[in-house]
Amino acid sequence: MDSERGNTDGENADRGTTGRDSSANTHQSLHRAAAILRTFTEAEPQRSVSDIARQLDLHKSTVSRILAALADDGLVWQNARTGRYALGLGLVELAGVALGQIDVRAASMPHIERLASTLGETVTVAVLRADEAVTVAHAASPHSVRHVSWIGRRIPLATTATGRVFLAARAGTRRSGAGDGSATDREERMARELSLVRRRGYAIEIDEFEPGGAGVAVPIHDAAGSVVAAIGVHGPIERFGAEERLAAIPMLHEAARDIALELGSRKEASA
Amino acid sequence: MDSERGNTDGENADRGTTGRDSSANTHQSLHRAAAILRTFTEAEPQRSVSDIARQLDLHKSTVSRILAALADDGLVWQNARTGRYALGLGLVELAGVALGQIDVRAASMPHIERLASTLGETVTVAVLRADEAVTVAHAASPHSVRHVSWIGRRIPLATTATGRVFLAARAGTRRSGAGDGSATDREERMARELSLVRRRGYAIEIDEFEPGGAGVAVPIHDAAGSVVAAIGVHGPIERFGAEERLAAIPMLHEAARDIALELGSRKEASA
DNA sequence: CGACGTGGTTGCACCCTGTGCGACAGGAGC
DNA sequence: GCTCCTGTCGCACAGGGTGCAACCACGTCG
Repeated sequence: MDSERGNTDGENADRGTTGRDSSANTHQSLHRAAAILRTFTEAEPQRSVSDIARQLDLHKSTVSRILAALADDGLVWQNARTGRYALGLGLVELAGVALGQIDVRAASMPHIERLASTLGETVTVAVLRADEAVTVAHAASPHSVRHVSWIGRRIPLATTATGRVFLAARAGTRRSGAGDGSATDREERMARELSLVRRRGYAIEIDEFEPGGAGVAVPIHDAAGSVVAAIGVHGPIERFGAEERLAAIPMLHEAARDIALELGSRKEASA
Repeated sequence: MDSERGNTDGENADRGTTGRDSSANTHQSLHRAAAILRTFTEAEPQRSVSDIARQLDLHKSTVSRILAALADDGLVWQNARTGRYALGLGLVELAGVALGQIDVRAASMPHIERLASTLGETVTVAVLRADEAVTVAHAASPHSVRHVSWIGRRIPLATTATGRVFLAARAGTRRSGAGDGSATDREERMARELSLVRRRGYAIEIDEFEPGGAGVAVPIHDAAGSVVAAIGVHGPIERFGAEERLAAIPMLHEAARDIALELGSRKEASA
């Protein structure tokens, strides 16, 4: 019951990762708290202590105490009736400050609202973070009843138009064609797709990320020319078909250019 | 720029314990991490390690290490050029899940957007949390250029229409008139004001919270009749005067009633 | 009813982990 | 050169976090 029992974190065998795994074995309680917070998802927004403990392979008491501490700080709250926990409004407050930092968000707001009402579909702006994108602004169309997007939603890179905009940019900076010839068919197809995205300046997604959904996205550049965000339109295939998608592209490009100009002009402060 | 009273609750002279939290000596690192996160504000969204250390009366190295751990989890990120830290997108993701829990938010969205375009002013929905309210949904008017509100913004209770809606409801449940006669003039005036709010069903704010700003707010009730949220309209005094405010009230009431009905009908799931 | 299942919390002892201290590297200003 | 910032890192100590198990509350079933 020595260390092998203690940090049964399971997958911390990756200490070969470059450099910054420095905090692998430090601040264990903090990382556990963050992991606990991350177990709350849209699909399961209220979770029980035991459940989390099982998922993370931690002891019940550990999870209970960490959650109690987080509740003290308002980051989670406990349903008095069921004893289960949920994420708290303290996180919303902090996220408000975090979003205030994303200046592309403020610059985009008027444009995406105009686009949403013109196109009648949901328009979103996302930025890159590690190996996913995060929605930082969105405008729902009036007649799209259910909102399938929300601020803070995580967007996979490979299967979405928005994500591929980022992948294309990343591949572009990495001299994409430097392959060693061992690319699989899937990789090769993706590489060609990304090359196409780069040439045409937009990416399309049809029935991939969400069943029955389609979308188009274009990059937003900063003053230096690198892709800092992506703006996209999404809707159900039957309503947002090939014709509508093609019609949306020039409008997206125009909005992206306007946003970029606005970003360039307010280039200050955020050192 | 505002009084910002909630910031860090003042200075904690005694080191070690962070003062107000009940769990004094448990999970010190977690509470310190939360306190560090809370030092980031709209007014100062990027902060240096030394600065935070001074404010919280912690050692530089302690703050540095905690921030490094938080950065590993994506809750903060470090500006590589300046070395300063800012809140990260991980918080936005978590807040997205937290907001999904607030069902009054989803129920309000279509109504507040309609109201915002009809009234031409910003409409917000807020819920109560400890001794402040938090904005959980907002719709900006098309021609209100600068957005003075944002999701996650903290709203003081005493000096805003929205806040007084909550205070009135709280006082109502507490048998407000049970005073011992020692009320000051200020308290008495506030009590009368709240009583008025309760009778009329709305609260008004003029040039209090924000200079030159005015607003009206009404409560949103749940199935049990308790006030779960408030919906309000805000605008500059010269554009949103007495006439406009009075005209807005019935529309707010109607929206609040519709939202309440929707809440009642979707009463399930969140066991 | 009483024994069992579930769930969350708490006392206790151990020892790992977080911390204070100081030193270090890198800039900025003079 | 110097001084005064900044943020990070090594080290040693002890304080805080953890595992374990007992405990309490609640439902359910025999």
